[in-house]
Amino acid sequence: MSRVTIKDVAREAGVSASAVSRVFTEGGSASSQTREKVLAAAERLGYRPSLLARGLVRNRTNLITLVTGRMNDPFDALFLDQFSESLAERGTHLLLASAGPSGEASLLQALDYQSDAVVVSAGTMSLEHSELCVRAGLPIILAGRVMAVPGVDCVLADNNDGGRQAAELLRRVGCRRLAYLGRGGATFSDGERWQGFKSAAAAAGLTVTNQIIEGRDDAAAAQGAAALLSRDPRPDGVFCSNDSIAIAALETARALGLKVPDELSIIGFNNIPSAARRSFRLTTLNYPVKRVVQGILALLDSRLDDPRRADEVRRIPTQLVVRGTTRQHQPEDWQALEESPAGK
Amino acid sequence: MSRVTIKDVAREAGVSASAVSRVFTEGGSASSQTREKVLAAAERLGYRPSLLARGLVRNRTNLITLVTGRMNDPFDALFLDQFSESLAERGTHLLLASAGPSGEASLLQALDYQSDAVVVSAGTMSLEHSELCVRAGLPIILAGRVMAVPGVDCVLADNNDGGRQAAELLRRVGCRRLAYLGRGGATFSDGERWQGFKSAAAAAGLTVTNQIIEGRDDAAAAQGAAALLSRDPRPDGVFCSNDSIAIAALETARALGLKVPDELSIIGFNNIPSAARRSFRLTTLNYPVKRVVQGILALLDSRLDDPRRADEVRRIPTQLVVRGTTRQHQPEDWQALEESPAGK
DNA sequence: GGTCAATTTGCAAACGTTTGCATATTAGGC
DNA sequence: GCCTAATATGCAAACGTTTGCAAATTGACC
Repeated sequence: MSRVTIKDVAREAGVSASAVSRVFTEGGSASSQTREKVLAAAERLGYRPSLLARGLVRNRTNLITLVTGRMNDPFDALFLDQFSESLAERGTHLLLASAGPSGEASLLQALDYQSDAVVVSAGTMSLEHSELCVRAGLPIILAGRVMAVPGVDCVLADNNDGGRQAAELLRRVGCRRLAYLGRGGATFSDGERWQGFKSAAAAAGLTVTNQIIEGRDDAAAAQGAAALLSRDPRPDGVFCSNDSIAIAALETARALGLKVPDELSIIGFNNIPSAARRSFRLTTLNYPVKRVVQGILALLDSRLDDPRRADEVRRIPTQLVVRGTTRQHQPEDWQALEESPAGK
Repeated sequence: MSRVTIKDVAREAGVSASAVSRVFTEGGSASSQTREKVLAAAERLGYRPSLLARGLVRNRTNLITLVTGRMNDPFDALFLDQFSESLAERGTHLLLASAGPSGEASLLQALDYQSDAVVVSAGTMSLEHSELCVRAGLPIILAGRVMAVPGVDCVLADNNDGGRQAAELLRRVGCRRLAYLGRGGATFSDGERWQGFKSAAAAAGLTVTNQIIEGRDDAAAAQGAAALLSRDPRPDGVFCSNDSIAIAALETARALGLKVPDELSIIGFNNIPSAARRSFRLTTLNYPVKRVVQGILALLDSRLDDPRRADEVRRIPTQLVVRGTTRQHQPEDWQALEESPAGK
């Protein structure tokens, strides 16, 4: 009925509570004899140390709070999956704080449970709250965005270079009128991708326009795509803010009777699983989730090790994955991945 | 630097620690005067009660552990999203325990943190561990599966009826050779759907076969679909274990040059967002996530209220959503949803 | 103003751990 | 077998709360 505590084990094993504690903690010194007795007693009683009590006295809970958005994009699920698995491997646990309507609250809740760190992947985080966390000595890591507040580290895609790669590929396959289909900088990454794409296109002497999607669902994306494709002159190469949008664009193009990739090339971003589907075979930029997660964990460790170290921004490079939505025009040794598995 | 505690607030407000505590707990009695002083002091100092300490002394943490699988299906993300949001609304927090390679461990970790309850949506859970939880007085709720162990509640789709609805629709639109495409009972739901489908088909005097997919990824599903569609005689109506499989089947059928729905009707299960895509327009059974989550929370509350109440299995009915992968043959008043939003 | 009940308050003991310190044990080297 | 150093052990005080109990304050009513 009631929880079996360290004292129960101590009594059962005929030792003191401290002895039991030391057996159950990493560097604890205990003779092999007591260790044996204690472990046997614990086994017999089914003892498991209370992480609450432990967290209270050490100042370490082994909890990490993830503040995430509404998971509207498949990529979010990929990230969550990888993140939780990596945490499990190192024995850390994941406290999920969806930054929903009551978004602001979630960061604070991380404080209440004495999380060891907060990873914020949602778009929303007030400066005020982040400062509260930093002041409390709680490490913050931003995923997918940089924010110039002291004590905050960031991990995100090399969006500029991704945009450049996209523009470059479109140029190589003969597109001349480029367009970007995104949410008008509504997201940090969105803005960067557009910038990188635009600069590279301009540098190559190509025309480039920006079509802004109003709204965040599929229908909105399709509508934006339709607006873009009915322009005159019509673009012949479009780079989309992410794969979901790219797929919507692809579907819209087909519905309009446009041949992809002959009349229109499309490039996405993220390389979500659906992008590889037979029906789409979307050319896209692979954003390696695993490396993102590794980056986050590395920053985390180094921050816990030395809380006052300099802030760091880590950029994860993306790789072009050429599939069926871009023309197959590339001569010689244009290097790119084909069909790399999404997770790698 | 160091955490601001209840004592700091007490000193600042000129009252005892108990007074502060009572101000910050639900039914605490405190004069409006002290309440005011305490709140002011807390505000000034930036005090937030430690949920660890609180959890330790009450036996309630406001944490719920969700043991989930690898999130390989989009439906999992939908569920997680809805679940975390609903929890947030009621002020409960979500501890995520991915049942990965070290799957077994995750249930126990829920115990270690003194979760108030465990919701298991992963396929894997040993009887042994579940008994451990029940013995510890930790409520367990199974999502998507029933298991006859005392003290465990279950919420899942009315799979039998879903299978029946699918068979019924296929019959109505004139299909005669039915098939089920699933994972051969690898999942509890999978087994039930097949049973419901088979019985209904048999009752209607239709032939029905079961094609088993070996493996859990998209490629495996496509391969299974290919095997099914190359049978002789070829089925003209197939009900799939879930939407992901159904989409794979649809793509395979198209690749084989089959006209859908003219030569082949396809029905999925879950009504994931992609099912509504232009490229697929999949007829499917809507599985209302929101109601699932509500069911779980209801069972949870009643269990916390009375730990010894009788176990309950709650079935969530599914609704047919007719789109483009079934023939449009239905006469008169065949009632069904068209294009209902996935979440509802 | 006095009496009684209702409300508010503080004290101290829990909750289940870890850990510094002092003491007891062991092992090692002659 | 003795001395020293290393290692094991137990005691008690933390960690930040809540809560039963008793004392103190308040308010209502006559």
